[in-house]
Amino acid sequence: MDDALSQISEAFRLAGELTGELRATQKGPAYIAARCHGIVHAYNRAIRMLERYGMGGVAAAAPRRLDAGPLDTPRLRSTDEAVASQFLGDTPTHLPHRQEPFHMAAGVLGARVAPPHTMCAAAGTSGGPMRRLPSSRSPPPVQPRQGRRRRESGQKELVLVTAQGTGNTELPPDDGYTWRKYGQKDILGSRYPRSYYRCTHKNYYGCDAKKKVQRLDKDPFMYEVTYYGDHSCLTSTTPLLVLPTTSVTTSAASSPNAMTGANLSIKDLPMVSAEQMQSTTLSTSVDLRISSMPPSFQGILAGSGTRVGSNTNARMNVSTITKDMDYLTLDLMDVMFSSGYNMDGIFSSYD
DNA sequence: GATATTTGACCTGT
DNA sequence: ACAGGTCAAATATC
Repeated sequence: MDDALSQISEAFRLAGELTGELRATQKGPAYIAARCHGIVHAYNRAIRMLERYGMGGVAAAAPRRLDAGPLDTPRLRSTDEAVASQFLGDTPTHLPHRQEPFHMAAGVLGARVAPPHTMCAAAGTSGGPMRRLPSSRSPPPVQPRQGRRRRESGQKELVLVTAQGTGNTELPPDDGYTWRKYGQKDILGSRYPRSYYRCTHKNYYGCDAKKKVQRLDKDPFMYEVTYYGDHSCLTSTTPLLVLPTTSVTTSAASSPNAMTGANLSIKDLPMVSAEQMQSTTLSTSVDLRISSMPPSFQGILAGSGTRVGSNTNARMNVSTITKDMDYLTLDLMDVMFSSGYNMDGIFSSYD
């Protein structure tokens, strides 16, 4: 197990290195692509190791909260899609439906690596505990408060997120951003209360991103997270790591930031069901500025099934990479060698 | 002191 | 009137 975690740490380290290099120097797209590929390679090695250990190991590896109850036994869970169907019921609208069970983007061109102090940040996990003594609060203000407006029905994105793999499903899912909880309500017909969060950086950057988290009655291992607004506190729209989700975009123009994660610590890695591990290739999503690459690279990526749109950012679903990984690797290396690119040091830490 | 959560009260849309 | 979203005082932790 340690070797798998070591691989994950290695991937994190490489991603951090790459981010630093991107800031410091102008690296060519070939170099960046190779580095990205190396990071993906490290993740895939970890994934293979984890597959050998079985999924119980993932949960076992994660630290438990000290106040957590008895460790939950690993359980098989329905796929995200099944849960989503359950959640959506017979909703006739077939909204965009993602099938990305273990969605990672690492070492991304233009991605940000969160500062160390935020690497373990999780919604609702920081700050103090909690039970409040009988209130002796002052009487309510006489003057009615102004400016309290219900959220406009604008852009939002609905995401189903698995509970964190800590053996304690009461931990809200960590999506990489730092959130401050500002409310909780018991919702009619729901067994679990709904929590309301806003971006921690609201005061500093005027970031208006919000989310509400609702634990599902039918599957307490799942949370329905609804995001509102974009994170203006982060300049990048590119995720570094994203939790396994089944996402339902509820507006025509979904927020590019809404479900992205900028950081993730190993302890926050979610528990992924054995079904997910076995029935699907663990999928890594890598955003690449493909249009900035030489035509030869674009051709390779397009040939690998990568969608290359008009946008400068195209998402590469690495379930495709996994299938064609060796070919893609060879093609990329071939182009790089052919172009006279110096490969020294790029794959030095890999097989 | 800064920053976090808790939670009752308040506000708003239906 | 009701349900849901937000505010903000109280309180806890670092």
